Amino acid sequence: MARPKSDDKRNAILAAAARVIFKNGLSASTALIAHEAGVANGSFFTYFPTKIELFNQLYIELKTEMASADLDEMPSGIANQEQFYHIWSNWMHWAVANPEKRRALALLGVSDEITSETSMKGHQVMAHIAKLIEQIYSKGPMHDAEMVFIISLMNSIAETTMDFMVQNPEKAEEYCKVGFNALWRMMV
Amino acid sequence: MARPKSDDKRNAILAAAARVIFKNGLSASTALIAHEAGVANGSFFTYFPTKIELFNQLYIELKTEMASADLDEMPSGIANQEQFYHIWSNWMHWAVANPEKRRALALLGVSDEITSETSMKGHQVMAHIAKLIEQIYSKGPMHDAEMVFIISLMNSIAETTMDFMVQNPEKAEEYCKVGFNALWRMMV
Amino acid sequence: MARPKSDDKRNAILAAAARVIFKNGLSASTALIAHEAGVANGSFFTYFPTKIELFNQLYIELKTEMASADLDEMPSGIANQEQFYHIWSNWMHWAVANPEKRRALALLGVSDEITSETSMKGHQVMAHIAKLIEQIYSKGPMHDAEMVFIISLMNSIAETTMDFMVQNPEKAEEYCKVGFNALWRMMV
Amino acid sequence: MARPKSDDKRNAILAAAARVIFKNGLSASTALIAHEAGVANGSFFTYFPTKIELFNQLYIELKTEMASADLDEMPSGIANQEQFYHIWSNWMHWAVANPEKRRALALLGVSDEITSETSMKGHQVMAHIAKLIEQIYSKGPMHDAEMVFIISLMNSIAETTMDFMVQNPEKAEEYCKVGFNALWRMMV
DNA sequence: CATGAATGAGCGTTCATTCAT
DNA sequence: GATGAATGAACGCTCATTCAT
Repeated sequence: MARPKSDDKRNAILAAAARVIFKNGLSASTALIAHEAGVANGSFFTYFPTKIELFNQLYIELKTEMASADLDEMPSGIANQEQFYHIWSNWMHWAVANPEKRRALALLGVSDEITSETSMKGHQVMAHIAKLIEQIYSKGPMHDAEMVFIISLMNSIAETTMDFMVQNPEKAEEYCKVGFNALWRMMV
Repeated sequence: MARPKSDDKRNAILAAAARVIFKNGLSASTALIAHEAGVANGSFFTYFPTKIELFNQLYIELKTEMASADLDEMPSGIANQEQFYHIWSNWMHWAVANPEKRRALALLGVSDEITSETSMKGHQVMAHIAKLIEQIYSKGPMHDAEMVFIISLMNSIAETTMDFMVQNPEKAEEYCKVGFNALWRMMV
Repeated sequence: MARPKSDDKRNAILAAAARVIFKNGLSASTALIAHEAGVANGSFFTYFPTKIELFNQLYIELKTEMASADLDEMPSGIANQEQFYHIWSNWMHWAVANPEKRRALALLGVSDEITSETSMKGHQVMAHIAKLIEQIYSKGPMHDAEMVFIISLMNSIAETTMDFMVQNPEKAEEYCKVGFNALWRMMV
Repeated sequence: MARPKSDDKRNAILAAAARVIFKNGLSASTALIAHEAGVANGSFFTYFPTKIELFNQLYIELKTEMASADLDEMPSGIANQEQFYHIWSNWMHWAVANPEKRRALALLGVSDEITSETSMKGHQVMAHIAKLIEQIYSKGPMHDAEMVFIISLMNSIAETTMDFMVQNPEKAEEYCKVGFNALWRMMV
């Protein structure tokens, strides 16, 4: 095969998209994304058949990256609360360290161009967190509520916490803890 | 001229905008909004200098309406928790009764075309709730946290709760209560 | 109504289209047509919702013009053959005098972007000729053949005759007559 | 290199082009033609320097094929009229048997991408018919007209007849005869 | 030579905004 | 003030052609 499709280029486009979406929102043009990625206008469509496809793939990519960042250096043999805090902290710090990715993810999450299939894949990569949450809340006051609802509440608290951490980095650690405690109190 | 002749027309455009945004998202064209409002294409710009201005004014309008719905039939002489639940319930039910307005508000809220000034005005109209919240949380475990952070957490929980109520109307009451209890546990 | 849609502009676009199609074929861009018509890019779409619509309307316009040219200075009380020759001659000379329109018409005629509805309208404007033809061939050797087939044969002979007249103007009259006689012999 | 290695591939591309043009018109993309031919995108240009060149070569190829089909099973020692009808009939039936090729040929014939040189070559392959025609018409009423004009008239009648035969196969024989008789009457 | 990714000009159409009526 | 035609920049996407592998 002559000149195989390059993963580097695909990744460059995805990364460029996150950066450009950060600055311009989802209305960022494909031409701008291509330019930012250092490829020609038309090459965008060698890697993604439509702009919407790019959005969906980017969503999954970012969600996956975020989810895997959660597990970094996970210690074993610790209590649920500590385990969960470790994950939470990783999650929050990934967002602070990657503000463009986080904003892109947030915008994509509410966009109506993300298909339900993509949404579902997005949930799947958070399965390990979901498991943990289940153990935690099932013994607490919300044990009758639906799992999805709980997860969504957690997500919204997480998003808000991230926003404050990003906006005010020197208080980041404080927000991180306060957000976590709020969430914990909510569940147990 | 701070407010052109016909308030009727201005309101018609605002209402039309909410409806059209509900269906088509923020990319709805000014022409479509004008048409839906029953006015001419160009009249849009008699009432709003730019599309972005419309967005900002609509945001405030909707936020104000939502905030004032909270106080409906507020009984006096009741405990904080009951008072707060009354407000919460009004708030949630306004969303369920006005799904287009709620969706428009949600889309505008995350859009980057809402200025920070508008955002701040949006917070101000919730001042009465803020007061109440302050009394509640200041004695609880979050008493050291910043007020804005608490309010934002509350907002995000509220948004999530609304979404579930709108999507699944026959379980609306349940979500309403579960959401409230979660919030309450978080704060006290 | 403020600034009514101008027939002049519509006609300018149609005329420009014929000219540009003459030079560039049906792949002529809407931008070029608009430019040639002296209007802005986007104004094209004020007058024609799509390029295909323009094609269809232009087809009818040209066909109608051609058909009405046929009847110019039609003498009365003359024999069928003379009457028919008069029409034929008008037809041929309209083509010679309007080479761009004729070429545009020819290209549109074989394009698959002309709807069957448009085609039918195109036939209707030639109804007076059809009538005459019917009288002529119904007594001759082709009386059993279908009318549409006869008309199509006539058209194809006409097109060929025109082509030669346009290409070689000083022999135009000769081609005109030879073509007519060929057609006449075919039918009677 | 006048003819690159594989004639098979060249022919596959030509055949694919006819098929694809039949379905999509002359705007069919080179990529689609290549795909239909079972070769790679870029290989198209190993065999044809430009799309226009392909069009011209395809035109000649098809015209030649059609012309040679005319002589199939030509009986000897028969009268001019019978001989000519035999050719005519072969010609018409080739079109009915090869509708894609016929349509492609028709589209190419009116396209402005066929050079005059190609057109001339196209005429040359019909030389044997031309010879026959000459004998026929030179004694009839059109003896003064130019040969090319006669040939073109014949062609246009042939095209029309084919179209009706293709469109309405169960009446094909009838059209074939009526068309022939019309042509014959025209010439003798 | 075969392959298919890379390129960038070009297309039809949309739309916020302006302006003649 | 109200109207809706006029404007032209911009967009997502296609495609003939080139070129690295």
